[in-house]
Amino acid sequence: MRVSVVANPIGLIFGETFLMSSPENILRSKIGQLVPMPEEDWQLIAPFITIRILKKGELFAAEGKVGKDLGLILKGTMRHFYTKDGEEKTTYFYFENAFTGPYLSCITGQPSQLSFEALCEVQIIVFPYRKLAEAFDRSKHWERFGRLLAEWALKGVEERMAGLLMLSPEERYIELLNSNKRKILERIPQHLVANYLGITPVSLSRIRNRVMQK
Amino acid sequence: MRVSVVANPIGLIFGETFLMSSPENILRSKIGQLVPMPEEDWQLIAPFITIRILKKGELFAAEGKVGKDLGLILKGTMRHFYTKDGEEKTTYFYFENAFTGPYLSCITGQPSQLSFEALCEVQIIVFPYRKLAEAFDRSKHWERFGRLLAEWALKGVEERMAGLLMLSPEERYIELLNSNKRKILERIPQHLVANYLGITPVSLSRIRNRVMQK
DNA sequence: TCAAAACGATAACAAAAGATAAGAAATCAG
DNA sequence: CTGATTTCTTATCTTTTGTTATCGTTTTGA
Repeated sequence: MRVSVVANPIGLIFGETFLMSSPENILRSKIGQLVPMPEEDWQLIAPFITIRILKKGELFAAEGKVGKDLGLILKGTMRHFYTKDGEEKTTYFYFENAFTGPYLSCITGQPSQLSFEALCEVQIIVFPYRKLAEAFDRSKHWERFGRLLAEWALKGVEERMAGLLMLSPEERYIELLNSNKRKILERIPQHLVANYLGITPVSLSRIRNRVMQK
Repeated sequence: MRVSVVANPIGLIFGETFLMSSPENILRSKIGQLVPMPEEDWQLIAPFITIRILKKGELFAAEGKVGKDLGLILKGTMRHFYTKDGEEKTTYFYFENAFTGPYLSCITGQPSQLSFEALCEVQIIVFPYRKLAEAFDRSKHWERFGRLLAEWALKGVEERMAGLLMLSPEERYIELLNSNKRKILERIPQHLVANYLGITPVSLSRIRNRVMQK
């Protein structure tokens, strides 16, 4: 891995100079947050990393296809959605610095029930799951990364599900307001937020009204 | 591992003789379904396995405590529940042959928000998560088991959540009727099923009525 | 065995959510 | 700038759910 010291828009904040954050370094650093990753192991994935630019509305992965690639979002916002009775149901959003893609489909090898769509122009680091799976076999560090990633995802989904089972729609909205996911409310069209909360857009509008008056 | 050929209540079904299914073998075979586990690796956990009998109503793990043990149910049914406003909210059931226990708390090291309770007399194979975590460090097979376990759990929770977001309470009840989780309806008190579906017992009673008439 | 507790069905009412339609406000494309 | 589209609110009506309470029945435990 080449490491160069340059000024970049991020590095120059407050006049400091950082190690250059190339896409490769960003991904590596993100992964390094979970597990140490020696150079040799890193090279199992590094050669297969690419950068993709998605236009607004473009799909990163589509329903019915077996997942191939995962990604780390550098810039922009994405959503995933199910299709039911011809209607799209958005159940998750992805922001900068988040892993995204048809993880479950990659794991199971079954066609994805989810589609992944860019909500604006999105810049994303892409790597093939197949190579990750190979790395699981060849490197205990990658195997551990795989475990921690799954555990981390599990933790998130469990928390979300507890909210759906224990809280009313209004309570869920209030909790969203008070959470660090508040940015969902700021950047995302309301009918998608409604889907996320498991209610209709009209109902969300009413809830907002009720909550506002308190 | 000692393997003895004996007649046992399970082994004698249809007059055949199986390898004895000692608790240890049952656990090993269950784990072997996910990942091959050589004897040497197996011995990282085997010495720490115990059997526990839980009386009806007894807790296997309690809210507020950091998770220590996980288990595999040999016989009986368990539930896990949150406590909210002094009310218990049951959100999952465990049957024979299922892993159970405060998995998330074990992973995170945070106090569990969940309690695990025996719904009848329960026979359960218990092993300390601490030893499993040590095995992660020492054995790639165990590390892989950890990954697959987390992925498997993730898959289950994701499917459940999709149902909560996409289906109405009535649809969820009908889906439960038509699923292989139907046994939930047969063995479990109705107010707990209602919790599981994210509705009140009264509402479930009405839904049953509506659905019955169709 | 017997009293207490748990469980389930049902009724009545209030509160909330879904469906639909109409219209205001913001955004976007040409 | 303007017309079209998207987004959000509001209103009405219907359906569903929540809440509370009552009443048998079953289960439990002493």
